[in-house]
Amino acid sequence: MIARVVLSRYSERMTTSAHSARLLERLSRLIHNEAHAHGLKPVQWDVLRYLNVANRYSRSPSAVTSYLNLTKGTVSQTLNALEAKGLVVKRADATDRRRVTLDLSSQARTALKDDPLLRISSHLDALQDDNRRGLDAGLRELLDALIRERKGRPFGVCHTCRHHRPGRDEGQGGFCNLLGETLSIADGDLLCVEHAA
Amino acid sequence: MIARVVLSRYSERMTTSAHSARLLERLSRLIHNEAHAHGLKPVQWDVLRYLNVANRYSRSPSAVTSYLNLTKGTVSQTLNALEAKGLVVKRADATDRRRVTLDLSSQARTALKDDPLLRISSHLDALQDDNRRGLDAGLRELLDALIRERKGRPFGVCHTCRHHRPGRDEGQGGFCNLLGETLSIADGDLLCVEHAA
DNA sequence: ATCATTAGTATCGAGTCGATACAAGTTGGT
DNA sequence: ACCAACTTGTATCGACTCGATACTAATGAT
Repeated sequence: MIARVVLSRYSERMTTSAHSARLLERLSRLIHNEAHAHGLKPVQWDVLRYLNVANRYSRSPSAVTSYLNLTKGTVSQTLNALEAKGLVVKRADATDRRRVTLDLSSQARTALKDDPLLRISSHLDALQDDNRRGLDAGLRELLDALIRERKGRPFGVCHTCRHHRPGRDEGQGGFCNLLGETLSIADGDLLCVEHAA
Repeated sequence: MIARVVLSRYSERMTTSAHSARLLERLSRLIHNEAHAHGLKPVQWDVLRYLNVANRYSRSPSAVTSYLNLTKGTVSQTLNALEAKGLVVKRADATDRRRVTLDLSSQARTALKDDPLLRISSHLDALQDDNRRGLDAGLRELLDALIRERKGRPFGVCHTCRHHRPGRDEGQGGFCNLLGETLSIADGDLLCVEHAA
């Protein structure tokens, strides 16, 4: 009875979910710390990674802003830093002159081969099979819930997109109804800002 | 065949583990962004949370340094900021005068009730049961692997510690062989720097 | 043509964070 | 008792983060 009372303060807080949150927090911190490699900052790595897997319509400052849930100002500054380091190239858009398209330089692609996040990937490979699957499913469900909550964009690939119409053959890319453009197979594997379930 | 060649560039990178890593990265970024509530910075929240669940032997700058995997300087600075905000109180140690013990103020405990990480916890509760369990197990296995890799301390609770000798009754706390001290039940639920499997 | 919206930039201030250098207390060997 | 090695923590620097605010310029809607 006394034990119950003394424990209550803790058991109240230590539900399973709070426990997972703690793991997530600590892991998050480790990932953040890891991301200082090559003289880059965590956000700079995040931007490089995003640009590396985003399709041509989605490599803009505003898309980066939305993906990383930052302010325009922060993204603008970060992009300037990356441009100064020669990792990102800005390109003006012909049709809409407010727009800027971002491209990775070859140096950036080289740097990404030493991406510190790959060290974490390698540990994921070593996980027990069921744990790895559970982790993936849990992460996805959690992330989706959080993104929905703050009305962010999901940023998925074409296969799972409402606007996508698949090609006739296996060897074909498909078509995007929203943008009215034909897609190569490679395009279909890249992230898109306009993705909708 | 052509499809294979075109895809190879992507499938090379897009193994399941890289995919999970991507989820983890984005989630990590969301957690980081969330942690600007109450005019505090992400690290400051991390420190408050740690101090809130660390036992008396573990509430020192060096333990914080080890838990968050930061440098002494960063932690020192952060603690000064928290002290200036009236959230943390430093206390000199009588036996070892190099040591500083950290305590949370009542304001800090109040602030922790609005911990932005709780918003994420609540989403964890809403997860499907098997996904939640899988997430927890996967996170723990991954975190343990990473901590082992960088030779960090695990920071567990007494129940699972090599140095712990349980009390006779349910209502008793136990004893720590390492520190040579009796533990209350409450103590046994707090994180310890000296934890060893 | 006007006016709201959207894309992006510029600047500020408090804070992060690794690096380096340092002060002070403790411990172990002789 | 002494001294070197180690540990705990602080101080300072510089590049960068990041929200806030204010701004420019292009586009779009009525």
